[in-house]
Amino acid sequence: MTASEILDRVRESYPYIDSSTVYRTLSVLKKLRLVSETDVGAGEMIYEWLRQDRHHHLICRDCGSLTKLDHAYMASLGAEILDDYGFEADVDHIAVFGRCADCAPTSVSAVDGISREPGRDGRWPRVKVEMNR
Amino acid sequence: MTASEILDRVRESYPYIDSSTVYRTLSVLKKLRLVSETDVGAGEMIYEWLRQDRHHHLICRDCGSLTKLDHAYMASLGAEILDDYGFEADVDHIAVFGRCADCAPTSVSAVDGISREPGRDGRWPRVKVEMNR
DNA sequence: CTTGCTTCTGCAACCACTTGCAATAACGAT
DNA sequence: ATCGTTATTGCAAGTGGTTGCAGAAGCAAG
Repeated sequence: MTASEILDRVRESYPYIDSSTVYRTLSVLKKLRLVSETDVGAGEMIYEWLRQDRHHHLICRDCGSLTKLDHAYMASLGAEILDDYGFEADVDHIAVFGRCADCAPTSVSAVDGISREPGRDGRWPRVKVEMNR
Repeated sequence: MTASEILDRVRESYPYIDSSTVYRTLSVLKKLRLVSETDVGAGEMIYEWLRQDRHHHLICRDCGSLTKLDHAYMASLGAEILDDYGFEADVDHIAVFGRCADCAPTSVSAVDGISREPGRDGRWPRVKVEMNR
């Protein structure tokens, strides 16, 4: 859940609680690795209790779809990094951005929806990049 | 470099440029995957031109040390995800947080610096968690 | 209970970044 | 050049999150 959702819930019992107290408490819980903080690109961070069944998310940058990613992928990445670097990676809950199977490009000439060659008339089509997010 | 560093540099030539223009331009460059945006936990995001020699960073949560991680690790993770999920992961520049070899715990009974059993006197030692960051 | 110390909290200010809006600039077609 | 459309910009306000500070609360020792 988001910090504002947590604040709403806490205020049901403690109406005068300040948002900074919630953020400070969350930062302690993060540090103790009892909760994970994940940026899913929604503006607000997502906080989650770290249970045994760890998982991650694949988020499509085109359609926004969210797919669960098995922890095994991250666990083996973490194991490799530990072997080679002696670095103990905290891979608790990761959001991997990219493009899902449904949104994958079908034509090589239009990767990203941007042509790699000029049109029949010899001119380059105008490129449109959405500004938001 | 950070957005504010970019703003400073741009203002040498265009003194009236607004920070929102810089952020908007960066968001387009991100979307076109010409620059990467990485959170290294320093308050500000780090922006980098995406060159051929891609790399990632291991950041120690205890001492803050920064180690370069070869792109091969992320590339093979991305390949696995593509095979199994059909999901094309954008692994351009990732910051992996964790604990470096130097800061790794030496005693099993004091992982995270927090005792897992009470002291000789039967009491639990007080746990101190730094609030900052 | 009182004292002294530490921790926690609310408040207000602040920071990095985003967004809505109106004015301007750029562009294509005529 | 001029018109109409689209894109870009600066400004100001807003959002999510952090921080400094001073007062309040908690707690152990006397």
